[in-house]
Amino acid sequence: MNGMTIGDLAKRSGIGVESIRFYERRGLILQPERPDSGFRRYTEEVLARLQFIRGAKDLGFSLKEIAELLALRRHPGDSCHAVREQAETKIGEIDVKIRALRHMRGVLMNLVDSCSGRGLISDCPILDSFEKRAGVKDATAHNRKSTKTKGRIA
Amino acid sequence: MNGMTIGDLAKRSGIGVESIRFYERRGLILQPERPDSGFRRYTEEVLARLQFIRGAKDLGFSLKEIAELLALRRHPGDSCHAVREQAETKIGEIDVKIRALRHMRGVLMNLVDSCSGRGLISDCPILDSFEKRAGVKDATAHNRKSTKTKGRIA
DNA sequence: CTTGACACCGTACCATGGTACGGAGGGTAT
DNA sequence: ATACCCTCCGTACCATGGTACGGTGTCAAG
Repeated sequence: MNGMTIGDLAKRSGIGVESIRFYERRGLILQPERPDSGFRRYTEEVLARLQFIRGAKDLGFSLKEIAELLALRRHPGDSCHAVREQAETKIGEIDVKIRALRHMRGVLMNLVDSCSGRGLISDCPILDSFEKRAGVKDATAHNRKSTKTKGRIA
Repeated sequence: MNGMTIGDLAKRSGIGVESIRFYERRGLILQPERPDSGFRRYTEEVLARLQFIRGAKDLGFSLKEIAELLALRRHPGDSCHAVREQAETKIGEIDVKIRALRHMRGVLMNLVDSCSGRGLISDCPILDSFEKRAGVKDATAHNRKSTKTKGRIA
């Protein structure tokens, strides 16, 4: 009567029943009430939570990170301070990701621009640019013996 | 004499020996020559390739995708067309990721702005905003029985 | 010519994020 | 009341992306 079954929740959230129980085991969603026969009964809040989880997951957060985010609201009466710090940390992480993606995007755009789609692969700058980009951080640039770069690309 | 050993390559690329051999098994780097005693000998190209792999991996490409990207240049004399399409597809994927991350970032910024760091969690808008955002795509919004949203958040 | 560092290989193991399976029981519609 | 579907649970299995182990072989310096 009150609340959805796990199946309903699965349908409405677009997340599989097994995954929902998996999230429960992982502590991402709390243990629901089980009135009658031991069947889980969910409220709308859980649906929202699942949608949040899905969104965060799409954004590249691991389940562990999502659990941490969710855990932040479990201290009512506590100061917002921790939440805020966590959020700021996450913003930093997001910025790093965005920068990296923008860089990659730029590299790919250059590629597309310079590659008409009609040239030969041998003229295609894709790999050069990738390697140049990657080459930015050459971990330990010592030890550079005169191993002369032979022209074999295979 | 000519080329690096796998250990040198590992040091210079910042990628573990085991991982390099793993990539070899996965076809991300080609089988190197093994002159003397069966020891792998690498050229600078392979170093560049590893750096490319690492860069792409950091940007969220799976090894499979990286292999596909790398495979594109294995058809010299072929048209650039496939490379270009692949690149365009990747750009689209990257755009989606960036947009989602920007959205998440905005949500977190709002949170940080509105949460002074001194309030109570119960007043903290973090979860509200998260759930609102997530609520955008309610997979199958049918079947909405009058399950009335009780105020329990815990 | 010994010794120590490195390389070889196969296999096993790890975490993450699920998905599938099987057998038992509950819930509901006809 | 008898299907038939849903739920339960534990366990096993999967792919990905590695990391570790152990026994053996090789190379190069002292």
